[in-house]
Amino acid sequence: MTDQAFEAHDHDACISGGVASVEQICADRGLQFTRTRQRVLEILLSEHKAMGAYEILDILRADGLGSQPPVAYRALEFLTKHGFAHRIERLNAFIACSHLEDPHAPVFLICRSCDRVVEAESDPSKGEIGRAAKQAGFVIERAVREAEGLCPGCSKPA
Amino acid sequence: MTDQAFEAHDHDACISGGVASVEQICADRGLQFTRTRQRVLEILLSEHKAMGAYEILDILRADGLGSQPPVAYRALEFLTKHGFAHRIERLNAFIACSHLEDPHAPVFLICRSCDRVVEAESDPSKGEIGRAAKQAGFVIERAVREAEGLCPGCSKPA
DNA sequence: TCTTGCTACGATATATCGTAACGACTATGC
DNA sequence: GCATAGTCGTTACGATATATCGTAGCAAGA
Repeated sequence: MTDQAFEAHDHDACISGGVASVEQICADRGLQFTRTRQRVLEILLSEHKAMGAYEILDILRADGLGSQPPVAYRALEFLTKHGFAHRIERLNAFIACSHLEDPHAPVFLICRSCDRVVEAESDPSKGEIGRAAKQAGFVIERAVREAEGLCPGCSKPA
Repeated sequence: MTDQAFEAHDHDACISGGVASVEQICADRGLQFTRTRQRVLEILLSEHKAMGAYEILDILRADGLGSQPPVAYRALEFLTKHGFAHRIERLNAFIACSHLEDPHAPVFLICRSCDRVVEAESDPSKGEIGRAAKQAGFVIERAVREAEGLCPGCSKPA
């Protein structure tokens, strides 16, 4: 259910695999995976933490790919709209998706100590939010579920 | 489990009752329920929707209670820290608590049409977030659970 | 009385996050 | 080719949030 970002793993594969998968999906769906969009995805994939739009923009600027906020926000909008990245509301920041396979309803675990973020999956229509909504006659269109705390590594005594 | 904000109710009682309850709790706990803090709570209670800090600040300014951002943010920090109000991450905005009774883990239902927000309750250690966290060995300190969609009134055909 | 510590308040300045609007370029389908 | 959708680059601005410094009031204790 969760991926392994809190544990050791082949991180280069995260990046190359992620980019290749998205490239393929875009080709299948007739989406334009432009240079800027690809670069933003790479930037997001380069860390298992959420990055602010301006932090991303700084890197784009260094790469000569655009230096004004709308450049970053447009690429992020594309990526989030198509499920290749997610916005972390709690942090006003973005992270690459780690469950590209299917339409999904992510749950995020945010470590306040090392800043790493893990994406887990589960159906929001079940569970507490769904129950609360049903009781109130509320139709859910989007659910934000983000937990903040300590990851296994950071909660261990030093 | 949910309160009645999506339905008709005696709204004056929401305000006066809310202020009185918080006043009592502050007295019990030795907290200073100052004029600005009380006014901000009243402002939040005056609507069942989330309000931005600057919207609140505009009202404070009109009341002669302070006109600079920190005035509003400090009052909001007090109210949220002690559980008298909550921050809605999805909206970068704040709402009065409607479950003052006990320590709690709120779930919010946000109507994108009429902007009303309802606070429901449930234990985050159970359910999907808790399950995901347990599986990852993650220690939850705070959980954000916000659903966006349509309330009963707004989802009915016109 | 004087000092100390604490909490709250006021004000300035700045950091951070996000979008509206416009004109130019480019990919794609006809 | 040509029309049109989509994309890009830039300017300007709006919205949200915090850092920092200084002050006022109050209570405890020397």
